[in-house]
Amino acid sequence: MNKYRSHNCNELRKKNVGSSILLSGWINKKRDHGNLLFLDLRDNYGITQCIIDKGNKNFKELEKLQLETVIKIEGKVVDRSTDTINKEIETGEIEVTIENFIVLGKCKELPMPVFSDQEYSEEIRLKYRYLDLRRKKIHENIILRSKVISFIRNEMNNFGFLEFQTPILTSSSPEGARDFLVPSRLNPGKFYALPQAPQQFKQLIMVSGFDKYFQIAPCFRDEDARADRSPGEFYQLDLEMSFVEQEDIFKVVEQLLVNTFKKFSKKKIITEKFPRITYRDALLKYGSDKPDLRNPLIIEDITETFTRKDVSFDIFKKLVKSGSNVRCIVTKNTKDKPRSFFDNIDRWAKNEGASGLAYFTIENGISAKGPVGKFFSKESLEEIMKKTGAKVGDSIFMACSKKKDLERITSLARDKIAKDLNLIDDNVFAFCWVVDYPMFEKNDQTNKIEFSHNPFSMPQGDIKKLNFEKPLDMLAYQYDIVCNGIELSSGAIRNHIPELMYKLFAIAGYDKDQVDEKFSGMINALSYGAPPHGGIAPGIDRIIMLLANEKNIREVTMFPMNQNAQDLMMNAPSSIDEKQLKELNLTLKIKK
RNA sequence: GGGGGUGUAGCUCAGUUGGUUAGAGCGAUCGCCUGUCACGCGAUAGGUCGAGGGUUCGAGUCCCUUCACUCCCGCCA
Repeated sequence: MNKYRSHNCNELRKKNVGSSILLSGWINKKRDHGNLLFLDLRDNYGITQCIIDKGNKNFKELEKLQLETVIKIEGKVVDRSTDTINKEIETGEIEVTIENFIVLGKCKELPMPVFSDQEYSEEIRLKYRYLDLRRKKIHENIILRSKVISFIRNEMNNFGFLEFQTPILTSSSPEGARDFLVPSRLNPGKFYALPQAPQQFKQLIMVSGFDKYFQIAPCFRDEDARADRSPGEFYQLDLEMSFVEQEDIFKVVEQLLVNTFKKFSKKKIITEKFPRITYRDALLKYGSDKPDLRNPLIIEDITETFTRKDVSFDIFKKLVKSGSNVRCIVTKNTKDKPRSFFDNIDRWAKNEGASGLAYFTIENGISAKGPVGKFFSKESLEEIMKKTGAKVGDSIFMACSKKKDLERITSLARDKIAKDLNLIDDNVFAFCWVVDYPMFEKNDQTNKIEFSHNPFSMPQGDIKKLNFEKPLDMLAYQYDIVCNGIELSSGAIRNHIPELMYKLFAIAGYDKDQVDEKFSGMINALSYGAPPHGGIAPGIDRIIMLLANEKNIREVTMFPMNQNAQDLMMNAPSSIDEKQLKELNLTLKIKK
């Protein structure tokens, strides 16, 4: 028999009554009655109530032990009388009378209580992460994470994918995020970069003829953190397939995600075949390329109406003349909402930096009630109703601005209004594909044309007939998955044709030599017989967040860094010895 | 780089209009308690009010600077 335990702390039941057992674990809680002591022993699996009274020679010593001390107990399983059964724990029908015990791991006074529902500052949680991780909620989140990853691995194997590792020390690439760099000792003055994603490697795996690849891949990007974005590192389910079209990727990923979300959450998936929304439509109808489809509100463009003579809303009309658009959100049957409901939203919009949201409610006989209602004729209202599907009793919120700004404010307003009207069902998952991303976009500041997403994406249409004169009209086989307004992954069918790649890079301002230099491995490989291929990379951390119903990525990450990319437990990053710097041929020049 | 929030005992927090000796719960220590499961009761210890400067007869409270944590913008396959 194992010298530490015969059972774990979630194992003993009525059928064990009478047997002598060994349990090991942490002292979760003591209830000391002076001559009788209840002690909850906890391990990864659960809690068992143990009991000792002053008749036992160990009583005094045990009574004094700190919570979170690790002990081993020798004892006997006994029945609990009906009125003392604890239905909250699975071992609640029995308890263990302690006959003997030893301390396996002493515990100092705790910097934070482990057994408590209190919330603690991130700082203390991260510094003592090993204590924090003992707590129920986060302990379960991390176990969930393990199970989800294991399930996904298994599914991918069943789908016929092969798992490969790709290098962690690789080369810096010019596109995308800031790289983490590692100085090379053997190559003075040169640096490795940690991969932002195994993008080029997975394509090279396809060129190597492996057909279907996946990896639970660590990705490193030196960018600032957000609640849903770890600084430094995160994980993707990276996958790539050869001889596929967009549809083939969609099929695999939809099946994988549906299986995973069904297995690990009780929430309903609204549409198991994910609806597809073009990038253009997403920006128009939702104001965002990551629409939350749980929210039924739709944004409509009603700019036309503001060119009518019988509309006298001059502020908007003037703006429209100078190139602004008007977009609106219709709320159904809100005629009886109090004035404060409307004013709140208007005030909120002004707070968000918009000029406010104009609104009116459509009344019987087709007239508009509200501060700006008088500016609209019956006919103009009928036009708006036809365009937006609004009915009598509905209200219309309008914003007028230049396109980018308008998308931003209408998107925020869509969220805000839905929240105020309680329209979002929190018990569902609403997935969608966002498709038809533009290949290029114009940088507002520099006025230069840049790749809008991945430079290795394949443009849509007949390759021979592509119009390189109008790059901004070019669409790519580039797609994102969005769930409940959270961007889960993005992927693309790749461009496997070197000549085409040179042309596209030329549009983004890279000449052939630059492409050859920066992407030598890739471009070379593609010229030795490359299969058409494509893939995608769902974010593991965000999938777990959705499944665990957490808003912060640190709640599903075992040892996260704080917002300033510091590990408070391990003291990383840290200074290094002069000797190490010397070996790496580095000198420090720190700005003050 | 910019904006918001927070910072008071080991932990979670309260602290009124600027006014006497800065409080509570949990935890710790000590004592009492044989059926609790957030056990109960009593006592004790524990404070650079994040730091620095200023205004004031007087600052936890007002002002300035600064630091830490966090949320957001920028940034981000």
